[in-house]
Amino acid sequence: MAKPRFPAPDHDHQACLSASLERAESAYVEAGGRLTELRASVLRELAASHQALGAYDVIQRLSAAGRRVAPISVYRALDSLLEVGLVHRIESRNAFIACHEAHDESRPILFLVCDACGTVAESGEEGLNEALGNAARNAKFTLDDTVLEMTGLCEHCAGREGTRGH
Amino acid sequence: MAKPRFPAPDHDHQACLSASLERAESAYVEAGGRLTELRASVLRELAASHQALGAYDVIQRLSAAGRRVAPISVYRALDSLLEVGLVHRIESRNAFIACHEAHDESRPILFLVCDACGTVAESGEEGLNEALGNAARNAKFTLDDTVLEMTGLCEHCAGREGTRGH
DNA sequence: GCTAGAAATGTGATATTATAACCTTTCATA
DNA sequence: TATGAAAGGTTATAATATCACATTTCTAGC
Repeated sequence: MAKPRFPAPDHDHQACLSASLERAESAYVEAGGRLTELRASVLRELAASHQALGAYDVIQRLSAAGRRVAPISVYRALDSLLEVGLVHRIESRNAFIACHEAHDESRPILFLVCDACGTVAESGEEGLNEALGNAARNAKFTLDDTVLEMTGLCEHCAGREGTRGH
Repeated sequence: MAKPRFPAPDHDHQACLSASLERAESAYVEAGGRLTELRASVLRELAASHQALGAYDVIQRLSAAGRRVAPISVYRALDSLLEVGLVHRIESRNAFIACHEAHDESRPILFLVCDACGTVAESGEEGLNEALGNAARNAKFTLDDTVLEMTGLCEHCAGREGTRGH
């Protein structure tokens, strides 16, 4: 993950989706839980796009797909997927995205969120980790978790502002 | 703001509070709005500590101080204070803090949030800006806003975990 | 002073996000 | 094939945030 990249609007998304779901099974084996039908369904809805979805968006989509699920169930599934690292939470949106790549666990992830199309890219930018470490050290802060999010326009939307959704 | 610092539990908080409120009047003159009684009240509650408070915490405190205010009014006051830069929003907590120092507008602020006592420190760490700029450039991302938050334990709580509130 | 328009706030209702409490089902394993 | 732990269902509710519209307050210009 040297460079963060926004997927082109016309990329082969089926491949992304498959990759995400394939990783899921093994991630659960490694982490010690089970990729249940519910969790897989929730992940599928998230992985179906590169956009951040709210928990209630997921509920609506599952419902549209013929499956009624209570909020608490979706939140539980999301919690589990977050723990296993298959999903990320975008704090500034109260929303979730499927993780589309493996991460170096020791590094925080920077999310780039497009305000126009809602697409989220992940970055493992090098210098970032060091700068954050310095800040923590200077403040004598015992670091637990890090939230790094940027909002703006992705390369595909920058030229044609006002557009919604690729 | 070279080094972020967590205020000592026994620091002269009256001074912090006064400083914050003094800045407020001039900040509004500069920005072109008015520091109304409501906005000052909200700011006062936030500036009364270095902890992040939820909007409803503010409502409760104002109520305890004898002033009943509707949620929408507090949110409007908070929006105004945020615009003027007197208050910051901590996304990972859905909470707000009074800004206790002037910032270089061109740089994002890193917040260090103590999980034990809730105190928030602000940092303008140097390298950070560059790393974020690189990430944006690499992704061809047109940057608008940045959310940088770290959670963990402040120096005062690290030694005595489990403690709540200085 | 008086008044028109803009800015701020009040009022009441409601939308959105998230969790609590308790019960039932599913599944791996002994 | 019983058993206990993990997962999920059901119902209710908490916590966070906003909408729509009426009223008040402030400022500027007369």
